Amino acid sequence: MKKVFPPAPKLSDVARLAGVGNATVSRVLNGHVHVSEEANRRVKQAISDLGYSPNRIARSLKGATSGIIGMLVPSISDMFFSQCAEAVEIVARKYDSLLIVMASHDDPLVEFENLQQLLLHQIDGLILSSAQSRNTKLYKALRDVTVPVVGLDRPLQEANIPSVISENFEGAKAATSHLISHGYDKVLCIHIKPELYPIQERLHGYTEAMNDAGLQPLLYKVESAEDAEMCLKNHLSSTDSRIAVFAANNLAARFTWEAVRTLHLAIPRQVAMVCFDDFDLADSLTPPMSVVQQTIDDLGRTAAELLFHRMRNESREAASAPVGDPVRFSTQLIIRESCGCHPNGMCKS
Amino acid sequence: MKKVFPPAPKLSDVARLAGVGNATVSRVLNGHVHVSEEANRRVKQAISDLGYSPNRIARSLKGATSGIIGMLVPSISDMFFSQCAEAVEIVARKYDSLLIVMASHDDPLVEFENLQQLLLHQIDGLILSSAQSRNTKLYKALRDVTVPVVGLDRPLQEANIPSVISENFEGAKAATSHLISHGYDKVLCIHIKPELYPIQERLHGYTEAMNDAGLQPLLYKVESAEDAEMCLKNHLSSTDSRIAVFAANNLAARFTWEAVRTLHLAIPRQVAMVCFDDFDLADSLTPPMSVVQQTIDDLGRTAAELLFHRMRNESREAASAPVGDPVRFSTQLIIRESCGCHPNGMCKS
DNA sequence: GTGAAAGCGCTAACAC
DNA sequence: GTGTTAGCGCTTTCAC
Repeated sequence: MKKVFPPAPKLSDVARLAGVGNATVSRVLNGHVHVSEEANRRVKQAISDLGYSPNRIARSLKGATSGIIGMLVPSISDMFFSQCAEAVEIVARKYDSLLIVMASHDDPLVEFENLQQLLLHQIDGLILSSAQSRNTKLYKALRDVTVPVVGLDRPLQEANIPSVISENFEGAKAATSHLISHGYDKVLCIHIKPELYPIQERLHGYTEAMNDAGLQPLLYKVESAEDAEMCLKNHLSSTDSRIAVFAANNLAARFTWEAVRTLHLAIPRQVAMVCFDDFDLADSLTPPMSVVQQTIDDLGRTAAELLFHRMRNESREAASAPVGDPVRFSTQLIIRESCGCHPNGMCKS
Repeated sequence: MKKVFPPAPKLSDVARLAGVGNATVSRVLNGHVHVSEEANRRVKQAISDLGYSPNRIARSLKGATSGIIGMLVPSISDMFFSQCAEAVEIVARKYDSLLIVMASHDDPLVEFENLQQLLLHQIDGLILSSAQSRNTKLYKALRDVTVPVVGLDRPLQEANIPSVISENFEGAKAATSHLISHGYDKVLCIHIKPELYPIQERLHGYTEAMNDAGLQPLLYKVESAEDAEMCLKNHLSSTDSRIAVFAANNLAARFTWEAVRTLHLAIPRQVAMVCFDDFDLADSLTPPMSVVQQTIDDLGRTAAELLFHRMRNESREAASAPVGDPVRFSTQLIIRESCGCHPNGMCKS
């Protein structure tokens, strides 16, 4: 006893009910060409009577748009990207589009395959946070992509695509300078994955701040809390047992935090720290963590708006026209207590 | 000087190059019917020569599968759901499917529209965490859905769909009992959104544990840290200044945590607590938070596997066949220190 | 301004 | 086994 579902009404049903031809229905649907008042009214009536909505699959087969945009990111569950995705989805919704998010899990091959998949599904546009800063295979594939692409957070350096990013350099520099202003002469930069564009920028920002202050940059790449522990231990064994740490991202901050606890060190008395990227419980820690905050929603939203803008104007632009500089969003240094500032927000520098 | 892209090779190109008919190519592509060795070989050769891959859009127009599954959740950026989505995406990938995730932002209307959208795109299946425990409009729409649907975390109570959930009841009961075993006679349950199925279950579990111990359940719905503060203040003003709190989810825990800090209370000395759902920095707090942990990946993965299983067997089952009980995953009580246990893992009860 | 008709790339009868 | 053919639901010339 299988249930039988009435087939969804199709365009021709609407045409018949409205007493017009298929083409006319299609015209009022897409609204580009001029249709007579009368026909327009009757078609709209028929559409609402039947509860008709166009089958997007059929529409896209004919070479029109699929109503789907793609988003290629390293990870879906990462807070940064899921927040971006949420912002992108809201914009997509506004433009009657659906969003397919795919995660590469930092595997260039997976990333490449995902791109192929999205292309086969005729996506209208793509937002890309590549797992790789340089991925030849991906570059080549990207050259054959006929739909607009917008880079997010991690611009592909040589691909000719517009992108939107945070001011990683400036944010890191400000954080480092803040730490320096507290009188530290040892400010470590603990980081992971220095091959990623945003991290690179932060390292540069840190380095410039140190150089400007006439201080020696102290860069440490870590991969675990143990690494961070080593790093802290080495620097605290000297006579000056008071150092500062700029953690270039959340994970580095977590490793540092764990190392500090393991070594029974006091924040900020012995180790002052600021980390890049705000996180949920930053101000519930003991002490609350000072951070560089990105406006993640803005990044996602802007990337999406830019993409839809390009999708609209696609035909009018040469696909290979040079794109401008990336859209940049400034970051904000949120002073809490881990940097050595007082709870009341005053800075003891 | 617009770049011209060579059109992607189509099925008929493959057929011509292989010297066979379209149908034969289609046959080897879908592999169901028997094709001669020779033809099979030549088609495969032609496919790889041309770098051909089938246009999924055209395929789905013909009523076959679209190669896309949908996922309807309240929020994309919520850690629980983004982690589920990641697990689902991995399974989808395994079955050569794409995943479209849509967020309702807790708006029933948005949820309904999202469902329509997904349906128009001919999704092959749907994973659903409804924003609503009872949503008549959604129910009705769901009855007309011809593709398999699997509920996740929040089963639709009256819709006849299989689902996978956590043992919220048991987890909450275990956490509450643990708190009781520490000798507290006042164990509050601080919660938000009691209308959601998982929260309901947790409240029931809490209540049963209290009843079993001959204690009075003390349920408090909060919407802010201030609410939680009020709640704590009221119970601490009595002579017994030692209470326990079971926070029914992360947000309730956060409110409670903030309230505790505002009131300058000590955890666990004055307020012992356990919260439902683990979170990133739970063990970096001071003191580390004891939690009930769900196996989120398992939930997502299993829901997806169940969905694909049903998609495979779709034709062989009556769409209206009664579905079995939900698949349930057990939770684990992670003892840290906020409940009053000692750092070494020993329980002082 | 509007309808008839030709496909978009693929699948699935249906003949052979 | 395999080729031929008729659509899937829509957009879009092209005549009228």
